[in-house]
Amino acid sequence: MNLTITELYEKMHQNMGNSGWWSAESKAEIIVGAIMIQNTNWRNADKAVAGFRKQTNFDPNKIRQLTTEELQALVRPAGFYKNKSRAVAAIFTWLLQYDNDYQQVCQVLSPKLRQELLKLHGIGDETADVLLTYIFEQPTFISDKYARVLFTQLGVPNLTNYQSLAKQVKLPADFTSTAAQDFHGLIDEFGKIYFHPLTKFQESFLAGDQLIL
DNA sequence: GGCCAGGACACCA
DNA sequence: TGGTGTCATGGC
Repeated sequence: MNLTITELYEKMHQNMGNSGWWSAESKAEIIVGAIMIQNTNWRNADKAVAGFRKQTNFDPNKIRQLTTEELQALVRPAGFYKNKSRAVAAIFTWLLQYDNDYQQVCQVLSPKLRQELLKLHGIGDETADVLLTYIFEQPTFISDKYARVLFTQLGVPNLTNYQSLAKQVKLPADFTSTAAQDFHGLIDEFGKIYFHPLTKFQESFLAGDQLIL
């Protein structure tokens, strides 16, 4: 069966319900989590997130006051602690220019918010899109590994890296940021269930479907 | 003990 | 612009 992006999302939602991502008490917690989760698993990332919670309660001012050594110690369980600690410092320092006001960031920088995020050390394509979707409420398709594997299974060729898919997918205009968040969550939940091993995809409710971009 | 998990970056051609 | 090596940790 041929599916549009909207139809794919609706089918996944019908079969899987709400993804429940990203449960967090504050946007600052999501920012920290988005950096900690880079190329690791949630078990490791969450140890670092828990450390930030305990030491700063995700208060941006307290995070900014951490020394480099303190920051690296908090990040360490998530791996790549030098790069990730730089990223945390970079983005919270950057936010200070906008008085920690996410709406002000959008008003001042939109529509070049994404390219400004990419200038921050440690913020690449995927994390920038995660932040756009979950922090700045600008619905964006996140072409992460699971999305590329899924879309490959759905017939989209040559998905070798992030941009190879990202440049092909534009979410429909009526996609809310809540839907974009849920879509991303569902894609990754789907991947965890059906891509280990990949052959299980043939047992899934999307087997035989083809995506029309 | 190797492999993997929701990447990013420097360096190179 | 696109490909490759490197960065770190912890669980299985």
